[in-house]
Amino acid sequence: MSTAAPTPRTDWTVPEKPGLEDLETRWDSHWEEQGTYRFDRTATRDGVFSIDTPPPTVSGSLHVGHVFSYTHTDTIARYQRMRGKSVFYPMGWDDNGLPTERRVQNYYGVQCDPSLPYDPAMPTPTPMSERPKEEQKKLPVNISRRNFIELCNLLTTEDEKAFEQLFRTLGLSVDWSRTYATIDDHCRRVAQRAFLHNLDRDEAYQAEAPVLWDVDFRCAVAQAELEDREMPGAYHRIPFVHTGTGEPIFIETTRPELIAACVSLVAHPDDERYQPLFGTTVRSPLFGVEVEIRAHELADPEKGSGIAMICTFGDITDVTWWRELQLDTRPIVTDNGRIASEVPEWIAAGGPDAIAAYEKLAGKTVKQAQVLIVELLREAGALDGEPKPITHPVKFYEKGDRPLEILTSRQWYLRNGGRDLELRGALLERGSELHWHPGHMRVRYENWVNGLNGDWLVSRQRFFGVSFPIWYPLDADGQPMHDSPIRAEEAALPVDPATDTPQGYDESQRDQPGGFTGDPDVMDTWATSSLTPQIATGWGEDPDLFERTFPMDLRPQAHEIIRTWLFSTAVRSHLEHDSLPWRNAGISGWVLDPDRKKMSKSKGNVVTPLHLLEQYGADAVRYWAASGRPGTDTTFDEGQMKIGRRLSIKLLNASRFALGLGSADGSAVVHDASAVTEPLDRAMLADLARLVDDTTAAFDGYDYARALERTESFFWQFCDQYLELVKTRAYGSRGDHAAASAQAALQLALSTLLRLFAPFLPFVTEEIWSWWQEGSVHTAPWPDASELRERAADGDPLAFAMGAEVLSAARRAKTEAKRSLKWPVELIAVADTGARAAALQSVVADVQEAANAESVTVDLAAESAVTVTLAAEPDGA
RNA sequence: GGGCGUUUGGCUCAGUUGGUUAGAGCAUCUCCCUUACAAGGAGAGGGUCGGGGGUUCGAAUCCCUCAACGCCCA
Repeated sequence: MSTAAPTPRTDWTVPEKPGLEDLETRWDSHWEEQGTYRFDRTATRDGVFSIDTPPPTVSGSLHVGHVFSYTHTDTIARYQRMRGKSVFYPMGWDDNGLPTERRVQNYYGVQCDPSLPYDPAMPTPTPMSERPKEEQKKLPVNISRRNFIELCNLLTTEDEKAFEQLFRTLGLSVDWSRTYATIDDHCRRVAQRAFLHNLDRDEAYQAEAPVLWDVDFRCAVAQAELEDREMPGAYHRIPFVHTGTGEPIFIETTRPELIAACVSLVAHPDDERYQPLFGTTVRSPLFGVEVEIRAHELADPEKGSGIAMICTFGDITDVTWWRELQLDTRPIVTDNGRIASEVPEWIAAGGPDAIAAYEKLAGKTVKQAQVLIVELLREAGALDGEPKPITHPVKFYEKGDRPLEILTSRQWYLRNGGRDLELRGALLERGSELHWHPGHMRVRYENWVNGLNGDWLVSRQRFFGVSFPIWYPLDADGQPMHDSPIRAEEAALPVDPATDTPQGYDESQRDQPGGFTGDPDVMDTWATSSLTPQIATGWGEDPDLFERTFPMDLRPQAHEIIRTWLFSTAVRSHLEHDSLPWRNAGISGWVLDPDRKKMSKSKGNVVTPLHLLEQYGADAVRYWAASGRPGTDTTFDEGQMKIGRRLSIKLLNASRFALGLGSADGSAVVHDASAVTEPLDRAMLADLARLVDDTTAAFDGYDYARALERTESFFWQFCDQYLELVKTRAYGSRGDHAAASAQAALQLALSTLLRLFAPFLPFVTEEIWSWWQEGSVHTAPWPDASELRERAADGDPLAFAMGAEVLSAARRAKTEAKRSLKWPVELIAVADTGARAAALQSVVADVQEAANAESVTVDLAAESAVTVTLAAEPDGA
């Protein structure tokens, strides 16, 4: 592929009144017709640049945060395309998960019941909003999982159209023929296939273990989905009675309602107060259950009385103690967040009083139980003083409203290095193989991997999502045999074990003793999202495409999901392909509101982008976005959009000038680049060559913002200084030869600048390009500095700088004298050092004309000085 | 409590390996309707680079320390 500047047409015309109106619609449909951004799949891997686009969540609407980060990616995509790469730039939609599930439930008044069979003839329900009032009060209709997913597809398709339209208006150079949705069959097939491979390699396993449980969602929650929230609580000082001495041992707890679940007391091994008691026992108040006093380093002598009650389970430290001290399991909280209604055996053993006390708590929520038990303790004289209010961090599911409980249950896990130092080391190594932009983001990855304390919990007790492609045989009592799961055939994927029948069985055997039952859980949404590279590149389904695009070149994403999305994707690829999923990670910052707070739906400070695109135009909005440094949080600033718009208008006008020169009738005069003979023109081109070097290096380092800043800064110099200096000569004041030099340089410079701006301002650059060039600027070659240097020949950037400096001095003199800029100058006397004086001398004729000066003298001196003498009166005044 | 990042004129930001009077744009003020551009142009004023200490001939730029803010994790 040639990298020389494309040859202009010879029949160009320049619009009389160029404008920015309607560019988006016009060029978007043109690009679509021309297939400008189609992936060329004849390209081999080294000629491809592939992008693992983040699939936005399809619920609600896009906001400026999307516009911001997706623009960053697009500038890189456009740069790589101009560098001759076949850019693989698909778009995904994340319509998997709770938000979609809830929307479909409310919109259609339905509820998923996975036990129901699929009804292929089910009519689409009338949306709730279109139903009569009295009908809206009816209970939701239960439908099968497959029918439910079909409704999800139906509803999200509409949202996806709106998203695509907005992204098109923004000018993303996505190949819109390549989209995927995370609930579609393809994605579910990939997720299930990857899971089966993990299972075959023993990377996926099930275990009965304590899990953090959201009692409202009735669902297990993974480490990555946790957050701490500061919550009010109170320390309750409660005596346990020592079985030997009869003395009270005071513990302090924030969760007195769990006394019935107490399995031990614990103190620090070095704590002299309690050392004599280790190995002896106490009885719990109210229930009289005998528990042992144990020693463990995690007990904090400074906290409360220094001795703590271990329950199964009150918090995650209890889990550690329970595991390391091999304690009994005595759960009393059930999956709905209430105290179990049946009296547990260890309580029943305590006699009628214990049973009576427990029965008062049974069936209550933990919150109600706490109030009750405080009363009971007080009545029994087992509460020392009043509870002391404190504020402490409590674990929540990030989308949940009530504190998490800890329950034991059977779940699927995926190995991620959380319990395996060797795997952890390998994943850390992957992190250092990856090129991070900016580099310091790697540390977040490393911190996360080093802080893992368990494998990845991937099963969720939800209805909607990708099912595990697994059934279990039932024994003669109808109990599932979890140790011998029946895996689905790969060719049959995707499957829904709730309605599909495993091979070797008949549907009539479902849930019958000796028959089979489907795994009831679905996968964590990250289990699908972590496979976006495999989904996009056709892993396992289109080996030819996979070969050309994987591992991908770039994963663009935001920094707060390094621990989730980026890490989990690295895990899946490491396990499946023994490689990184991509070579580069481009991490975008956030958009902050003017108070420097992150824009988020929950804060209500979100700005939607549609009106911005209408008001300022896509190029201007992109200009603002591309000004945000990689990885840096950026303040939302409409002022930047105004500047972007001004820049676009300036481009139109400067182009109109440059291309309108040289002929009276407006038709084109194409100059051979060898026509560039004047020192000023050569100096400008030499300067431009440096700019091309700079911006190319910046883009190669994924620093689009730097590339934009450099280009913009050059462009304003170009307009304010160069155009003014050559204007009269370009019109022909010093003959055809000198004019041709200017015109040729202007054409080459404009061609170069349009291509440098194209990744940022795709619409206005394409518009101008279409005036005088063949094809699209977006598939034109990226500018070549060596070509410019060749044309610049002996050009010295200093000559351009000197010309600009002296012209500025003349302008300053006129402005300070309150004269117009065309006011004549009698004399400009310049004194300067050797090299600077010589550089100026070479362009002195251009300076003289631009300043409208009678004469310009250049003398050698040790110090620079410019003296401007204005004419007394303008000619003809 | 740990990690990462940020702190430059009224506002939003540049400042690449330490080096000439710290740069833009917006805003402010002054001037100019000059045939690419009045949704424009030319110019001016305004900061000593969060505080303190150190290294150096020389630091916004390197080191130490403190502070504020943001994010992530305990």
